Amino acid sequence: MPERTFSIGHVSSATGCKVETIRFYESIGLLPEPERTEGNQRRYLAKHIDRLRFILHARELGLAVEAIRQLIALGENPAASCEQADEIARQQLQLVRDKIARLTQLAEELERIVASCSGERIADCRVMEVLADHSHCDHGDRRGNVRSRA
Amino acid sequence: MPERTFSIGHVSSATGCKVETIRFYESIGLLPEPERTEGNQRRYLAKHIDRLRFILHARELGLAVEAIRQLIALGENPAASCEQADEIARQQLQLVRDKIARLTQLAEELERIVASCSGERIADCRVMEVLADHSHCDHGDRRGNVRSRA
DNA sequence: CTAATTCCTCTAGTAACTTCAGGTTCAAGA
DNA sequence: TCTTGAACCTGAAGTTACTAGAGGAATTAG
Repeated sequence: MPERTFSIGHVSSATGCKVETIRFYESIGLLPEPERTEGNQRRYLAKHIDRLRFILHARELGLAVEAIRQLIALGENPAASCEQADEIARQQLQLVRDKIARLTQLAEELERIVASCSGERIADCRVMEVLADHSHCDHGDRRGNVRSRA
Repeated sequence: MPERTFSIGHVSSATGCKVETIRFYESIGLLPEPERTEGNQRRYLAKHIDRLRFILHARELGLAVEAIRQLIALGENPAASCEQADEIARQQLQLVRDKIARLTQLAEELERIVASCSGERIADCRVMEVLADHSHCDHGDRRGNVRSRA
């Protein structure tokens, strides 16, 4: 008997992933191309839904698409070493920890800025003053670019 | 006597901001258009460098370009209320705190994943298993989209 | 059978830049 | 003064991970 199939809309509501995003994941090769109906509409199998859930969860954990791609490649090869998958997770963990450390510093600096507001007019406002001069900061690292985003 | 001027390269090395980024900030209206030489090259004044430093510092703090634009508009009007600038800083602080909270959860989950690795082959690897199934998580929130990025 | 819903492709837009191609100007040394 | 080579110019396209919209075709409920 033929396996049960699902429309893209069904997959969407089953996973909480938008229809457009499902098509997008297919377009960048994270999801395999499903069969189509005679009228050219996608019909998914249960395995596609599993794969999509994997992707969504990994994204939620902050893994980049590229990392997920590697993980999927590993998964396709059940005899592959587990170490590589573990390594990817470890790298992510490090990235997340770094972000937390950075954001914690930023929060502290913003707290100081907010606390220092006392003036009435902009001209007396410490917020503007502190923003205008990096040297007011504790951590005086003057890095090259500003890519230090959260 | 005419004020001292600086080439874009000079401004770049004085601030640590890439030349292209300086031009980009001008194109989106964060930096005013400087005078030009006869040969069409930009010549900046000290005030431009101050403005750029303000922008860079605010970006480092995680402020969106739009927020910086508002701050600059406030700054152009020295009689404006300080409260608005303070409010922008407060909003940023809240955003940063939210991000930290979210990332802390992610870090915990990744720690569990990494700690659970024991298999030798992918087929036995807990990393893949846990990634594949969201229900392994403590916080079982199954949100609609995956925009929960750092 | 028809109308409403869902689906299709393709293009463009988002943030905040970076990179590239192809050409021009400037400044310093010979 | 001339000549290089570094620095500069513009405009377009690339980056990440999607989202949104146009315009049209397929499916499905009644």
